[in-house]
Amino acid sequence: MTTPQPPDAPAHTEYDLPTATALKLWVVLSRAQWAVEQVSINDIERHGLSPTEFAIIEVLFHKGPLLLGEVQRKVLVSSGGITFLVDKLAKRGLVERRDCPTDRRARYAALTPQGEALMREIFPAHAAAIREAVAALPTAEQQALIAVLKTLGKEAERVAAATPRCQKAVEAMQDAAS
Amino acid sequence: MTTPQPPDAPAHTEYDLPTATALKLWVVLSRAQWAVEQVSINDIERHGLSPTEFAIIEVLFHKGPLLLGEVQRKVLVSSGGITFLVDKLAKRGLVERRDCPTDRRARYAALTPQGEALMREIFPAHAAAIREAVAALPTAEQQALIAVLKTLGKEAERVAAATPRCQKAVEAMQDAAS
DNA sequence: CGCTAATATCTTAGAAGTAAGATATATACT
DNA sequence: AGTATATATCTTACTTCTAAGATATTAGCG
Repeated sequence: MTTPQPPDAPAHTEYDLPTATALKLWVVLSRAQWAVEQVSINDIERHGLSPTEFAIIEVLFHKGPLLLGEVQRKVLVSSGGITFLVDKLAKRGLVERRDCPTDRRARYAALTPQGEALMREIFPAHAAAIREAVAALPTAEQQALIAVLKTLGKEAERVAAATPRCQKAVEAMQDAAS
Repeated sequence: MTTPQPPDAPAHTEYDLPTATALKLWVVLSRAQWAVEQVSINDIERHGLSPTEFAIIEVLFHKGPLLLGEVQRKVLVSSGGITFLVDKLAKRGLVERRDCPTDRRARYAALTPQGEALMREIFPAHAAAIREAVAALPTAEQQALIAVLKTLGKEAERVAAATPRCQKAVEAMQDAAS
């Protein structure tokens, strides 16, 4: 009954134009983001920092002290992640926690003088690396792209938020097996 | 000597236009990619699959059986990661390994009939979710965006490849601290 | 005031992925 | 054939991050 499985059998699935375009856009968007991220990582890891650690000290560098929850939302990481990462940066002496005078639950993350000094030293080269990574487009086209991606991202965030995180479940599917 | 640290002190860093634009583009690109990814994840995890697991079965669904190394390059994961993920998918009965007749080092990953059936069942809804996520732009604009992002990504990949992964090192920086 | 709910961070267990090297096979050159 | 090198996958130990819930505090309401 089982046909003898030809060595490779792609042959499915053609999609209508809007669907095919959307799928392709998703792939290309991911690839482009990934490629720029590699450039960013290459620069960052020279300093022994992970991308997320760098994101934290960068946001503190540019915005000043922030509540941990604010940092969390900026760098898109879980609450446990923020605790872990700020701990690590604190051990290196780059970041410190400060109590919030008006809310004793809350705490600020802030760069130490060493953290400030480090960012002043390494950020210009980092910015140059990013500039080089996106240099395929002249600045004017980059600005146009920014506008388009903002539109895209905003709507996608709306759609994502509208779909409340479904219950993990459906382990029912985990039978097959071994 | 130390100025008494005003509660928040952003006040740095203005950059020239090309640099500021490149940095902003990097942020907006990441956010847009992230937002679409959330939509994708929301759909995928209803089926108890992680995004990477889904990426694997999707590529096998659309391309047919592939060598593990080929899958690895498509889904951008380490060799250890592929082994781990294909193991998990095999335990669920969605994917199987097949020996390569011409090279006994190599092995194929291929969808099982169950894996095929699952993808036929769930992929259309997934494609619809992606289409909705990027629906802020009409199809024609999406096609234009695809072209621009391809240009961007290609150059960024070139830049990334040109910067050979620097030695991790520079732990020299890990003194400060505790 | 006392109760309930919301908020902000931290803790814990474990999932998901990486890097480095081990193993096995293939390829090229002498 | 024999040796060195390259390739393809797998193993191991570890890093990074998440989810769920614990703890502490604040805020709203009767």
